[in-house]
Amino acid sequence: MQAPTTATYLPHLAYDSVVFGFSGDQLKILIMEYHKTNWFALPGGFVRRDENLNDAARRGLRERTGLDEVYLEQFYTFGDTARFRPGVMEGILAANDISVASDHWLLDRFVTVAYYALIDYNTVVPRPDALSDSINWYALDELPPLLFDHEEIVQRALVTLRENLGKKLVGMNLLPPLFTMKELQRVYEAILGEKLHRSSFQRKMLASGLLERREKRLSGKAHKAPYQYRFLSKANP
Amino acid sequence: MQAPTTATYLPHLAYDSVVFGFSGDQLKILIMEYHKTNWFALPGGFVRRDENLNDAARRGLRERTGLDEVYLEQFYTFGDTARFRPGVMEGILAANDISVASDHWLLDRFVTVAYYALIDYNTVVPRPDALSDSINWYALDELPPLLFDHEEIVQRALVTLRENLGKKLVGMNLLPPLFTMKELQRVYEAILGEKLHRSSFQRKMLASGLLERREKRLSGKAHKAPYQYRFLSKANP
DNA sequence: CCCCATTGTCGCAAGGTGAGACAATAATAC
DNA sequence: GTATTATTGTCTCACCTTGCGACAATGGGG
Repeated sequence: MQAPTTATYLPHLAYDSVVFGFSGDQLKILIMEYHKTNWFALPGGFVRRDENLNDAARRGLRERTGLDEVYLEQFYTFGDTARFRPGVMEGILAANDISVASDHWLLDRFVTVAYYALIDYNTVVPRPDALSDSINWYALDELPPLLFDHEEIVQRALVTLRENLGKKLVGMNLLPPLFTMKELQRVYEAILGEKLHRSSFQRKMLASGLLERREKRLSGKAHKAPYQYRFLSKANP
Repeated sequence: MQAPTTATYLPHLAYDSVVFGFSGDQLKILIMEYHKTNWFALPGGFVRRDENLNDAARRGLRERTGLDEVYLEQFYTFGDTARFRPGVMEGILAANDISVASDHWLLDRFVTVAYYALIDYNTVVPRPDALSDSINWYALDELPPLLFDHEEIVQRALVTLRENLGKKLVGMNLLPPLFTMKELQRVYEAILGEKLHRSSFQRKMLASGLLERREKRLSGKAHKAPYQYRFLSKANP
């Protein structure tokens, strides 16, 4: 296999994405496993020379998930020299039969711009890329050890998500188009890591003016059927 | 003069700082003027190969202001290809009698990590660097036209500052060690761009628990002398 | 010595939030 | 067909915060 060249990509610069999904009352993220190394990391990539930084992150997300119109937001750029671990990248390349010179740009220091995305878990079919065996969902408290500083990146993504949850009411981007109030509350509880009070939550959400109430559903549960809601303006940041 | 080389710096990567100060009831920022070009821009610089990204921004701030222990926070990374304007950097270099090849890294695309700083206006003695004639304070509504996308960077810095103002009560970093409640209110009003109610503001600030009240001052004003306050924990983000 | 602008504080009304209570209801059990 | 049960939509109450105005205190100017 051929190593990417600096004719196509900007050297020293990368992006990494923390892709959040919601399933089984838990917040999960996409983690990829590098070929034959048993090493796990956030999905990321490089920036083409003729490509906007934000477009690069969006392209990477599309390649990995098939999704395009998603909530995607840049939140921090990690640039410590301690991120630099030449042995790791060397191992990844070696496992894929890519040989590079010892002064190759891939083995040099990288600054990475981190993004987080919110997507509807059910619509994603994760697709491994050329270097990875798999890309799978992991609950936040069951992550495998991650390469580089990716665990710190995940933590900071979660902090940012919590802050934006109150500010922009972004929680809905993790749900399918139609959902119940209880499902929405579960999303909020998963993100914040704490139980919320049912009636206060319902009151607040309705007051936000961002929900449109639909007809009742009659799904086979043995109790009063809840309303279903839809979001007005599933827009981007 | 000698152009910086990629042996020392990472190519394609820069930082820019929006340095806020408060004077005359106005929010101001530091703008530098490039030598002999009449071009204005945010103070910024490059990242050394052996230097943490955040340390680079801090170093630049120290070189320009002489200050070290300041509130400095990264807020966004600008990476559009449209930022790239080879003619501008060429002009700056030419004005300083630096000649470079047409494929020199300084003339290529740059991604810039933007920071904002909050400093005590009175303690700063702005110092121009090798490429700049001057570095001066400008009120936000009296900025000269800025190079590249620096006006957008300023706007976004202001938005971030406003958001953090409520979240972290950072306003105090713009004041000298001792200040009155009225001065603090003026800072908040300048940042938010709106009048605040005196008694509510005072109550909120006192309730935050971050202020220590000192003895009265008797400065020669013809009215009741106000208390002075000091901040507990002028810490960094 | 009186005046006046400013300051510190208090009180009230309006609005938001936590917490519990109550009736409504859809499927299941009988 | 009727009772049961879990869940849902809504209401109420207490509490806290916030906007807004009022009031007394006070330090220098005239």
